[in-house]
Amino acid sequence: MATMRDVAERAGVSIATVSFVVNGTKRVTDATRARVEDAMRELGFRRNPVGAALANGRTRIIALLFPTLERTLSHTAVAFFTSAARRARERGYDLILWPIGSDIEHIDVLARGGLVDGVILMEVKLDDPRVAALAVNHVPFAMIGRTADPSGVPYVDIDMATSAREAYERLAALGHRDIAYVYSEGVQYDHGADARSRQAYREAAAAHGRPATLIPCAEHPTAGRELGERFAAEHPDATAVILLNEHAAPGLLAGLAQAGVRVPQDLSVLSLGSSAYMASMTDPPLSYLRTPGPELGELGFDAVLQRLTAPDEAPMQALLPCEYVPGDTMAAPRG
Amino acid sequence: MATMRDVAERAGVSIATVSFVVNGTKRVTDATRARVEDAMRELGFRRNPVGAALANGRTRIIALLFPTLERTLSHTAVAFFTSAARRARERGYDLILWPIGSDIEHIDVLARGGLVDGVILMEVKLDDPRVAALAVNHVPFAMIGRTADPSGVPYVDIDMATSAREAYERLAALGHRDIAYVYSEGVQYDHGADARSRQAYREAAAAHGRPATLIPCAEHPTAGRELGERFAAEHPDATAVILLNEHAAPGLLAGLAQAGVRVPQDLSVLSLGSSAYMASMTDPPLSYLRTPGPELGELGFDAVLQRLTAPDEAPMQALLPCEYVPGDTMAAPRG
DNA sequence: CTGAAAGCGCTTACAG
DNA sequence: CTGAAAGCGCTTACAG
Repeated sequence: MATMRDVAERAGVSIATVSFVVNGTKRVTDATRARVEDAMRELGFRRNPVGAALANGRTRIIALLFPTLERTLSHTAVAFFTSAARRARERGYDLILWPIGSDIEHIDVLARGGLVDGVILMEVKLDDPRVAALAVNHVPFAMIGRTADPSGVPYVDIDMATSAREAYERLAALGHRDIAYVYSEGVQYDHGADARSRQAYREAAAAHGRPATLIPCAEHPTAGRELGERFAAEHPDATAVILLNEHAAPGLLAGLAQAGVRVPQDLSVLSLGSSAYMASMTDPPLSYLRTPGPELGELGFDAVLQRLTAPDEAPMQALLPCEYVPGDTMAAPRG
Repeated sequence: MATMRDVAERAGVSIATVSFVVNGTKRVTDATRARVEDAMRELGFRRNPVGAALANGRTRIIALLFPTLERTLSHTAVAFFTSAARRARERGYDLILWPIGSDIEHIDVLARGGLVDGVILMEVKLDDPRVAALAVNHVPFAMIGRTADPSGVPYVDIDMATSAREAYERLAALGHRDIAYVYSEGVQYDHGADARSRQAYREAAAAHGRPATLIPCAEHPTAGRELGERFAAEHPDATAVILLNEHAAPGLLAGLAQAGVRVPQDLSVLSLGSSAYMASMTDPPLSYLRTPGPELGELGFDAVLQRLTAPDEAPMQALLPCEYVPGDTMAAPRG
């Protein structure tokens, strides 16, 4: 483990000069640079990022916080991470996934200690204690999602209210009058996306003078299957379902088929916030409102990066729509 | 951002004493400890892990390397990570997911620089350059998976050869004679688990005096669906399929149904290396050989930890079997 | 039981 | 263009 001192000695220069060469941070004559580079190669030198971090307070590492231990990481959620990681790489940063939940103590040891330059929060709640903790400690961060009042805080989020309304209106336009809503059981009530779309569903139903039918379902295909099998018995009037639980989707359709409910002839299903991958997991393939996962991942990274490079600019605040992708699970209600 | 120096001043002690209190690393009188703890509380002190890491060479962070940018992170793969993270937490460590592939340069900057204490490799190839790079640099690591010759290197792996053989034998015992094998297209040919099970399939077929039928399929439900739809036409003799591509499974069954192939009456399907979650995504639910994901995640962490705490002990080398879980996709061949 | 001091591997004004 | 030196925030023998 050669250090800069070793390289400096071998090259006959000061360690400052080695640092300049390594980081390209100051002009160095070609001859000197060549000597230093030879020495580095001969010794197999690699800069120790911990030393660098302590000296200049930067690691070029951004952490994405996702509570994997509390919430299942869906394929769609993985897309956020992957696209953010790709963008980070393009910008010369590293993105890591840190599986911590709301353990604030833990969070700011990591973040404020300088191990990472910034943080991206996922699974943001309406009232999220992590936001205050990070802000107080001056840790640069951005949210993918947003709190109830995100003023002044950088975020990129899905416009769930609009999307939920769109889902309702699309089904209503086909002639559906009894539209139920299946959500993820076990998701905290104040989970941002969940709460907002539930609320929008309620309002849309009210606007149409219809009751709201909220049906919980665990985030697992087996739970979906069970729901599908008993659905017709429990909700005989419903002709359409808005689904905000992609883990349950394949099971739900299988269970419905099992119980003799034909999709879409007897029941339309519209998945709210899904991806091509998950939508094509079901039979028939789902009609869905596509989560702009890759876009949000990239923007999320850009949003933290902006905090680092241009802290005086107004924070990025972006709300992206879901895009409707037709599948084979929507039709007009029967006669 | 109060430092230890600040705390020491306020408490009227030396920073050494503060360090002893923070880390519980030396006996301190109750009175002194109380003064230090008060000062820490008043100043909102948190130990800076970068300073600590530079001084003692440890961060209590382990990185799991998974090439998310090159390979889709399946739900089953996420289970490895989650269980390793949970175990890490139990042991007072943090586990992070670092999405880097075979970029060796990158790897040892991170690992050897002391940012992390150790590394867990996933997606190990038969001849994997990362192994040599880490070994040369004395980075403690363990593999989940293994190279062609893993002697002396710590690993935990699935016994894919035995599992693939078991898959074949189970189908053969039901009376199947034409058993095809569907693998993940795009997975490098020397991916350990993939190569080993493919080879075992070939050998099992040969032992039964039957030809080997290897069918590639991309890791996506849509690819599975297309394969399902054309399967009967292209492989009219096959009465059973061993599947090592869980992304394609739901689509494959949907495509088969679409083409009028009944599972399991016309075709048996046995998924090799899957989880309850993925198996219940399909209709009907898959029969499968269960990947011991949670077990491997935990053991993988233990294997690196052992390198840190007992470097002189023989490295852990464990091979875990898959367990057969009956579903609804296996039956005797018709006629 | 507690403290003074060296050191971990870098970066970065400040001189020259 | 290059170097000497202070400093980033800790830990840890070594004394006392």
